[in-house]
Order: sequence, then C-alpha cells, then structure tokens
Amino acid sequence: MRILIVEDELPMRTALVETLKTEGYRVVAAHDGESGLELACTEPFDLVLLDVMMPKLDGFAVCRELRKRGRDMPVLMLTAKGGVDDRVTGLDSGADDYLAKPFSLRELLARVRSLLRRRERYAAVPDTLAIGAATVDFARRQLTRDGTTHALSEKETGMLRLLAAARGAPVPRETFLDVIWGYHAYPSTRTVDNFIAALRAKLEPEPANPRHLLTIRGTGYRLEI
Amino acid sequence: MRILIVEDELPMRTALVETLKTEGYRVVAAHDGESGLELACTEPFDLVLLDVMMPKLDGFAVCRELRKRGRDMPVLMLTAKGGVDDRVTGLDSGADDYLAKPFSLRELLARVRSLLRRRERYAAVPDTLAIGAATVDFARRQLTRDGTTHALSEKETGMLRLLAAARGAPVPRETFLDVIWGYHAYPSTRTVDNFIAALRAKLEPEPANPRHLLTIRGTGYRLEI
DNA sequence: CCCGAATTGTCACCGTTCTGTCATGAGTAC
DNA sequence: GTACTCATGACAGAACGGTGACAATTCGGG
Repeated sequence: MRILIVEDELPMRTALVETLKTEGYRVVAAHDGESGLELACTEPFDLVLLDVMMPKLDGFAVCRELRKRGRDMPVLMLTAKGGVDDRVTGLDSGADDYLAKPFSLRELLARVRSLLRRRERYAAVPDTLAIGAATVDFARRQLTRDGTTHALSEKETGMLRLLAAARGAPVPRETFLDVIWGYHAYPSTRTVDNFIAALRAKLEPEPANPRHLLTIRGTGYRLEI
Repeated sequence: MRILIVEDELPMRTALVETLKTEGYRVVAAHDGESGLELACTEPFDLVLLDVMMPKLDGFAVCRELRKRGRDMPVLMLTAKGGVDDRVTGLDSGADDYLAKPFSLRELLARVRSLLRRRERYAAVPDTLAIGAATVDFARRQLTRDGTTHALSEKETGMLRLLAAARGAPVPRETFLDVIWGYHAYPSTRTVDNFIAALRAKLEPEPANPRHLLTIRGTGYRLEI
C-alpha cells in the first residue's frame, strides 16, 4: 500500500513517515501543497495524508484540486485546529476522514487502516457482472436486461458495486452510507431503500418479487447472482 | 517512447540524456534551437524537452514554430527563470508543461511520465471509425452520415479521438481539457458542452436524443459505437 | 389466531446541481 | 473584409438526490 504524506513541518513529517514505514506501508513525503498535489496526480497512491496548515497551497485546496482532477483515493486530513468549521471545510473539500492534532499514532494507524479497508473490497469488482438475465457494465455505468439498456446513476452504480463486492453477503444500510455517501453526509435510511427500488426496477424482471436484490430484514440487502 | 532534448548547455544536456536513457526512453539531443526544430519536424517524437534560454532561436520560438507546422507532440519547457511572466509566455507559445530550474530529476521524470500518459491512450485510434450510421475520418478530419459530409474542426476531431480511445468508458470533462486543450488554457466546462453539441449535430440523426454521444451526469461523456 | 410494533416499500414533492442552448465577441486565417 | 474557430456568461430545463408521509409486510407475543 502506497501512502503519500503532505506535511510542511519536518518533525511531524518524520514521525509520520517512520510510523507508517514501520507498519509496512510504502511511504512518499512532500513538504508543501504544490509538490504534494503534483505527486498525487502523477503517481499512484492508495491513501493521502494531508496537513491542513501549509503555506501557499493549504490542505483544503490540495484536496479540492485532487478531486477536480478525478483522483479518488481516500484523503485523511490532519489539522491543529479542532473547530467544527475546519471539519466541515475539510469534508466539503472532498476529504474522507479528519484527524485533529494532537492525535495518538495509534489512532492515526486505526484510521489509515479503516480507510484502506473501505476501498479494498470495493475496488476488487470486475468491469462487467452477470446477474441473472441482466448484465451490469460498471465502466459504462449501464445495465442491460432483455435487450433493454438502462443507464445507472452514480449512486446506483456505487451501490451495485458494493453489493457485488460483498459476494452475496448481506450489506447493512449503514455500510452503504459509509462507503457510497462517505464519512459525512448521512441521509436517512429511506434513501437507501429508494435506490434499491430503482435498482430492482432495472435489474429484476419482476421488481415486486425480487430474486436477486434481496431484503434481509433488520439488516440490509444482499445480492444473489 | 522517443524523446527529443533541445538544450545548449552540455552538462545539463548530458544529465538529461543519461537520466532519461536510464528510464528506458529512446533519447535524441539537439544543441540549439534550429537543429532541434529541424529534428522535431523531420523525425517522430513522443515528447520534446525544450530549454528556453538558447542563443538565436529560443525555446518559445521553437515551440511556436512547431505548433505552427502542426506538430502536436507534448512539449515540456525548461528554464532558469522562475517568474510568472516566463511561465505564461511558455504556455502561450504552446508548451504543455513548464519546469523551473533548478528541478529534481525525480520531478522531471514525474512530469515526463504524466505528459506521455496523457497522450498514450489517445494515439491508438484507427484512421477511420464507424459510429452508428456515421463514419469518421480522423486523418481528413471529416464525418460522413447519410451521404452528407461535415468538416470537423481541430478540437472536434480531438474530442472524438479521445472518446474513441476510451472505448465506451466515460471521459470526464477534466480529461478533455487536459488532453485536448493542454496543461494551461483551462476554458470553462461550458466550452466542452458546446463542442459536444456541435459533434452531436453532425453525428446524431436526432441530436436532442443522442444515441451515441451520451451524457454521464456528474462525470462527462461517453461514446457508444 | 390476532394484535401491535417495527421494519420496509412506495410515492409525491422539492431543492440543488448539472447540462443544453444561445447570443455574443475576441482572435485568427484566408 | 469575411469566414471560421473557439471561449464565455446567462439562462432555462432536466436529472438526481433526499425527505416525509403513508401503506404494506413481517414477526413476536399474548
């Protein structure tokens, strides 16, 4: 797992690099926002640790720019300020999690692991998947059944992806919200149901009698291929 | 991948040649602007490294002349001056990226990779392509449908090429801007939409109901052949 | 077997964001 | 000068995401 650290203060940078190396991650460090952004855009990383307080290009700006350029690796923000405002700005700019200094290295590692794990399952899904009589093309974001092709929205694609990644295991509603919606934005559980309904309409020959996208009462949903 | 280096100072030239050769690129070096321009026009290169400060024909002039003659390989400018002015002149003259001396070789390699990657996909498109009832001739820059032939502008051709290279996957607006417009010149996203509209008018029998050049909301566009 | 609580399905509605379109104008090549 | 290409901003319309109300279903306990 390759991790990029963007942090201007030397002592903190060193501490982060050493800690993460010890855990077996491959670590690259940048000392300001610009070089960090450059690195993040040109080399592949599985996670970015981003300090907020940096001269010139701060962490928020780097994160926004990253998202703008379509990089979707998880970003963990680090900041000295602990205010709510900062938190909101950070998550708004596209960060996935947020850690206020001072933090314990133990806590840092836990969050890093959590973010990496979140991606893992999700990433290992093939480009196309056959579900009953239907075929899902994740790359093209479309679903074909009986010769009819339905476009899938961003969230719909994400939910199907997550269900596929679970390989038939039930996926709790909370997991959908965590992974698809992200750390912030917590819509009601009704929202998840709505998307399930939309997916059933496209996927199931008989949406009222689902045979593939099944309800697990009290838990969530699971995908029967 | 063939790279042309145009640099008058011997030590720098040697360093660049050696570094890039070590990375496995095929490298040719020119020691002044005129011979560099000559080489760039007569032999095929995938990338040009261009020093700005050279006697007689400087980097800006070489780059402008290259573009004028229709060579569209990526150009990476190198200069000792780090001023904003220089940067603007460089990008205005048609360069794709800009690196101020002194720079680390690591950074140079990262930019080279980035520029080459940007082109990669783009190159592997056949000369003509059938899209539904239409036929695109990339070399002649024209599109024929129902016996009517439409001329395609430079940007229109580029966008179609990029869409074709994506093989049905969605192409983000950012990617269009990166690849077709280049590193600098960041027009608004409305510009991309306008070109899509123009392409639809020529490509689609029913431009209001596109069946080939599809919108992927929140992302960009994709080509359904 | 029936009742009631909890969970899920469905629907209409609304605000936000994104896209399509157009008029306009600068810049450039012919 | 004229035609063409490209860029911009305003605006309207559409798609998407999110919510709350209510109906339907499930399940456990009397």
